[in-house]
Amino acid sequence: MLEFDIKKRDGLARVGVIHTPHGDIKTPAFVGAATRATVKALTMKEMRELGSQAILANTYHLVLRPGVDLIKEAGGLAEFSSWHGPTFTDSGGFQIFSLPDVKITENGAKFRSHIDGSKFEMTPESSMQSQWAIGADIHMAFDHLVKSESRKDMEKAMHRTHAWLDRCIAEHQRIKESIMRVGDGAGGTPAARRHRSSAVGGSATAEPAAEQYLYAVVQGGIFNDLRAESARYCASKNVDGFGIGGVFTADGMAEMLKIVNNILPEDKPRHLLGMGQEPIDLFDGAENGCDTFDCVGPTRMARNGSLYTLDGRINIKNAKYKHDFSPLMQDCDCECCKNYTRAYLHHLFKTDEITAKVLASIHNEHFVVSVTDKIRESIMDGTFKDYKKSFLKRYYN
RNA sequence: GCUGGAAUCGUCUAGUGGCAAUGACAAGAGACUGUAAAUCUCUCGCCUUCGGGCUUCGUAGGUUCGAGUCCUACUUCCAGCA
Repeated sequence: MLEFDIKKRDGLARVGVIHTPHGDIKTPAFVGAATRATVKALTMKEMRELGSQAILANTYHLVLRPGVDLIKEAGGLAEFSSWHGPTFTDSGGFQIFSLPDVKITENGAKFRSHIDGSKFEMTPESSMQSQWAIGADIHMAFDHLVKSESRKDMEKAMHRTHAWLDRCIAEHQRIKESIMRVGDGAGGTPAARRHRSSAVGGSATAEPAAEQYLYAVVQGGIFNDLRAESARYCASKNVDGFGIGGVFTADGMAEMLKIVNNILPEDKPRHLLGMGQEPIDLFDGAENGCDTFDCVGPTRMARNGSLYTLDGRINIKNAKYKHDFSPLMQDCDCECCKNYTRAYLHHLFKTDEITAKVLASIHNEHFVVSVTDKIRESIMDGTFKDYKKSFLKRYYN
């Protein structure tokens, strides 16, 4: 069972530590979205330096390229990417919902690769197998998302997600036992051992490959009674933690999380899937019992020139920043803000320099990571409510 | 000086009788939440009660119902010849 220590509680909010084979995650924590085993525009060194504690990669993308066997051969996601810290994988379920030609059956999802059109099928079992091959510390159950706001569709998808969860758990257990039986539990491939022994920080100990953990995913969309039903179902299962999925807007999110997290067992970590582009998501999420977050928003916005400041997001490409020689954000200790001006960033974006995206990504990722860090500290010292109020007031004017 | 050719939005460009005028870039702004995103959308002569109105294609005339498109002259630029 995944170890999760809770250090402090404040209502549903809590401060804790998730102990993964690749190191600890102090929660609440923002997890970097490393879809294709890289956080776009950033090196893992930069990710460490900006304070990131963990990354989340995507099974769908890694299955297509480079193939999960290659990642296994490299010694797993952390070693392959040179991250060497805690890792998550998303199941691939989210892509099912976003691809155009997808056939969902009870067995799984049939789809075509967005790269070359070749046919693929992903099932709860194959997603588990792929995630084990990728070797992240924490896996997500293969779930079914629907775009539709129809209750009937949502209910159907939720029940399918639950059925798939049972199969995920069974397959997860089967793989785990088979690894332990073969005695491969102490090291993985030679490449993996080699990397681990030379790894710097946190993860140098040889972690048993059999230590990989599974989160169930709560669905139910905008229907809070379905959310409650889904939470009860997931809570009844022998899993290591929970993902809360299918959230697409902050509207009603806090209330939904309150319902869900009051049902989920307190002693297991909860990951809010895909939310965190807006600072309020992090505050509402943490306040209502979520421990980790991941979101592509911060890095995507960074690449598109939309940058966080304590006074809200700004578009650095706007003409008004051409002569602005102040730092992007006062009181920010990221590499970007410590060394460069808005005018310089504006210039880099206008000339489409790669460095524009690098510096912007460093800042935006650091921003959400450090806001989440401060949320953790404020829960710890009992000042969360004040911090939330003053932050949001300033950020959203 | 002669002979050809060319002048269209900030730039390059389409356009050979029905045109406020094509495309690209530049410029201005917006979107982005488990990343098919280094992406996508909008604006880009002036005014507008968003129906439309007005003024435009080097300059000045002309032909025509109608001219960026045809004719004449001029101006400037390019190429070749002196």
